Amino acid sequence: MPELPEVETIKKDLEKYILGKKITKVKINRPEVIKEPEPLKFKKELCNEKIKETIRRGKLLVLKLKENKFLIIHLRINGWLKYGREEEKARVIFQLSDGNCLNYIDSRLLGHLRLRKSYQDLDFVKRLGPEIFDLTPIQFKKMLREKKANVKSLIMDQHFLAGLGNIYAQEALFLAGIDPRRPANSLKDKEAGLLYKEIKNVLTEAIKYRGSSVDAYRDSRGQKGGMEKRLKVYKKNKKPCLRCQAGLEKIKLAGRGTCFCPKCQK
DNA sequence: CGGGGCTCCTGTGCGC
DNA sequence: TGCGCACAGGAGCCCC
Repeated sequence: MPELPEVETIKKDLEKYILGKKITKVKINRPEVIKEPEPLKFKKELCNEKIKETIRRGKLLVLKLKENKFLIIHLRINGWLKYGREEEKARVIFQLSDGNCLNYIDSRLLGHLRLRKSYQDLDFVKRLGPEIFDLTPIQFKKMLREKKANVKSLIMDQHFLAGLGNIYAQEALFLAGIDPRRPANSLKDKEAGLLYKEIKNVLTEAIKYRGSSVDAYRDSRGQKGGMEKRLKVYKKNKKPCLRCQAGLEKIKLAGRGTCFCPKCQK
């Protein structure tokens, strides 16, 4: 579910709601979402810790508790966090010193929670690519020239670029008018520059509209995002292209559904 | 290196 | 209405 804009929305909201508050108790309804340390230790080590900072890196959300204590949350496809009263369906519940709870909700149980001394030394984090906002167009163009994988799978590969997922990769390629199947190194300089710009544009717009609630995703108050209404190709197979009216097509790339306009994405 | 297929899970929506 | 299947915002793994 959550890609960079959704995680960024959660991060900024949590900054508002839970910063400076203390975790008073942890309830674990489904221990399998806790990847480290074991659930009992996880609980014990979190009690009485204050939330000092909220951090986003790619699609990863990190709550800093101490210089050497970080709660690392990967929401994967279906996870989200709800601040407020205790939720029955929550997999893990963090009770806070203000009387409210931070509920970790994840129907598919694919998300991961970790408590570690550092998050930068996590393998997944070490291997993450840069964020588009930290790249210059020149750098991005060079990265594309070095890869021959299809451009869509590449830009949603977290080792290559951190933050894009299956929604915004498709959207950015549509906006840039580029066929998702093109080998990355076949893009002309101008096309690569346009793609760079449109990735930034679509992520910025999605952050502004508080993310896309295509399915389960809600913000930390349980509200839907506003970006799903603005998506142009994602899950719009057979609908008319907003630019040229041709029928949008759906294909699979690296096992992931991919919608695009066969006429205006070249 | 690249891509396909499978896996971890549950939920939904579709066709018959 | 009920059933079975495909598919779903992520990402790791194995295999070719």
